[in-house]
Amino acid sequence: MKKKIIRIKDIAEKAQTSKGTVDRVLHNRGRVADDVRKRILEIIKELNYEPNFIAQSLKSQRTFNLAALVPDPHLDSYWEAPETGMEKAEKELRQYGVSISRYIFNPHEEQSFIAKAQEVTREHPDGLLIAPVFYKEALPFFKEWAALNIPYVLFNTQIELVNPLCYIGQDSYRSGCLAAKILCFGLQSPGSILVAHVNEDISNSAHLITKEKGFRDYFNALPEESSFKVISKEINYAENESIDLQLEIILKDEPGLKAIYVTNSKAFEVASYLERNQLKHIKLVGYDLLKPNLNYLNKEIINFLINQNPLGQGYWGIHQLANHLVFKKEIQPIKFLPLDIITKENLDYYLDPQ
Amino acid sequence: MKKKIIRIKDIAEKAQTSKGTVDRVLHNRGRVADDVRKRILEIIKELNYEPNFIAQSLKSQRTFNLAALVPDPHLDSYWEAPETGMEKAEKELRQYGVSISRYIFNPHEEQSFIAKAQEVTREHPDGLLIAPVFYKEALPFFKEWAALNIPYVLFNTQIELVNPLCYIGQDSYRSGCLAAKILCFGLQSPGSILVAHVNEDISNSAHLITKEKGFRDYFNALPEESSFKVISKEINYAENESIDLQLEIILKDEPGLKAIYVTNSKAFEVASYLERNQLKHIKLVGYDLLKPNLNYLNKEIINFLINQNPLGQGYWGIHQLANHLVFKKEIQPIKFLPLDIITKENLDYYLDPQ
DNA sequence: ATCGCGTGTGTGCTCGAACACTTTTTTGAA
DNA sequence: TTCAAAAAAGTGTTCGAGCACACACGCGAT
Repeated sequence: MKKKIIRIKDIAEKAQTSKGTVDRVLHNRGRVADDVRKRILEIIKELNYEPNFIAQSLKSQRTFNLAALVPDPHLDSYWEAPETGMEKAEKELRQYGVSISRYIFNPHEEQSFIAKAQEVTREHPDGLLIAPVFYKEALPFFKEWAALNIPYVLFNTQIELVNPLCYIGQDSYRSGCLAAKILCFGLQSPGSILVAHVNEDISNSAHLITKEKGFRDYFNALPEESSFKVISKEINYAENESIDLQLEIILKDEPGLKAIYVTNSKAFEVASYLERNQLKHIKLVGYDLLKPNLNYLNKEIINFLINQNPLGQGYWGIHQLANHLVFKKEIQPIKFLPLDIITKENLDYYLDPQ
Repeated sequence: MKKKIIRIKDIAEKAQTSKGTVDRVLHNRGRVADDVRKRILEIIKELNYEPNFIAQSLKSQRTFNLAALVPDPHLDSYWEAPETGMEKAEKELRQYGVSISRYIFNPHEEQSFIAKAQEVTREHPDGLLIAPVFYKEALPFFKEWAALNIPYVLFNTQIELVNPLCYIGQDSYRSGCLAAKILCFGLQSPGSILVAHVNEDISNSAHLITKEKGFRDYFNALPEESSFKVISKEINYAENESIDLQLEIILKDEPGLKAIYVTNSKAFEVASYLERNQLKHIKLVGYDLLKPNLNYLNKEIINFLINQNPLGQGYWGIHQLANHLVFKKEIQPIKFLPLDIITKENLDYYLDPQ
């Protein structure tokens, strides 16, 4: 029982015409008599013809220039992982003529983002992968790119109302719920819990707010008797300052503090404080498998990390563009990545790109 | 800056010879003068030639008949997921001439396995994916298949000393450690913990023992003060019996029981008992996203499930065979899948094949 | 009738690798 | 020196789709 591949030539023979004509029908190039077109279409359906993708891509030799508009990994090491993922995807897709040009901006300077975004527009790539960390500044560009018919995939930060080909990242709300669930499971008796937004401009990053909402809602939904007190604070500090002072104030206000939830990848800053002050009883949950985070995870000062899979975000971002452009597949507008729970024990399996 | 594709013809020109000769060098077909061979090999290295995989597969048109020797999903629904994964892989790889023949056996009858395994040998597939649930019965076949040069990939159950192309599944020891870590995090004060092997022939499934070892080692490594008592029991029952009686006995012996770790996918049986007897304070951790397990996970009677990713095992098993046969990639002999920790909150993302 | 032109239709080359086939060169024995 | 066999090198066809081009009509204007 072998599956025979149906070729254009087979269709042509069955329709008593030539492959050129079938080809014109397949590509709507016109110049085909109506009755012949109909006959051919019927036969295509009947034989369930699917173009041989391999032959197609051999012939076409089309190249796809993708652009990646991402923050500089040297300035925030979080962005190393998406780069690795993109490289992996690029390697796999080079065969199909896919190449990626990087447009690296400074994640702390809006102007840098704008300059690079303009550059992208000028180069007119076939597709674009973008981490829109500057919400307001990015908005006008989406309109431009839509007008230029450049499909763009967002990752890391979800933005409503722009019309991307696809968003790739986590469901922030659920992410908050999950963090709450974990802490709740590990907390014996009532007490207070801190939601810490470390070094991040809250006003321009809605997803942190969403995480907090998920976190709070989880506790609110608990039965009365197990009432925890959830407080939240923004903790910002300059390059050479330390986080200590602010945490000390919080601890003075809340001596019964039992757990801290850090909403971004900066849990190691808090962990460092806890370690130096021997506060082993305070549970700590944060995000992302950065080196300093892993260090404290192994020491069990950070109890759990939630993996936002930044590598996967880069990888899938490029792949979604390729799926659209090269393989012409339907793309789901949202691709939520799993909320991986990481501990010292299962860490290894999440570190390597599979 | 476009990356030029290097063709055989390019090499031939640079070496002042013809593509036929280069081809013979590439495929070690001999009949090439030594000095020419050397020159060509150097140029290949220098230009960093990589065969155009697309053209290759267009030309070869080779078909690969893979065999899958797996238990009947109708008799144990755990095996539905690998089937789904295999189907997904099959779809992706059909383009490259890969097809899969199924050899389904009854996971409760050794004879059924043997019969199907013999059938596989007779059909002489190009590659084989096998879930070797019958350890002893499978052994002689591995020798046969090795002699016939049929590469085989094991999944689900790791077997030492047979020489598979690759094993795909979890690190059972780590898996046990992880379960211990989770329970430990959720347990406030010392107490006793049950390791339950439900309805499984321990003597023929070493991986359950390994899980238990990992679990016990974790608790043994804890500082003295937090001493937990770990006990383990095999719980077997026939079709129409219930698990209740045996659990009652255990609870009578261990009134301070705080948690149960079920080493296979049968946690729902224990959960049912806990629910009916209102034992909400006993923590429960088990394996696998089966329907009945998910039901209790959502009710939070099962606190956490560890996902063995049976879908991924089927998917990657087929892919590893294809990587070897079709894409001629190097295969790592062990592919450990991540130990995913699943709760009610992050469940959704693990249910669909990505 | 002849040319121009639009509309259908068919042919043949291309992509890069694989391999069968032919041609050229080398070798060694008579 | 000659010639057949072996060795080495080169040529051409194939895979399936895509596309440029050539060709064959019919019809109206000159």
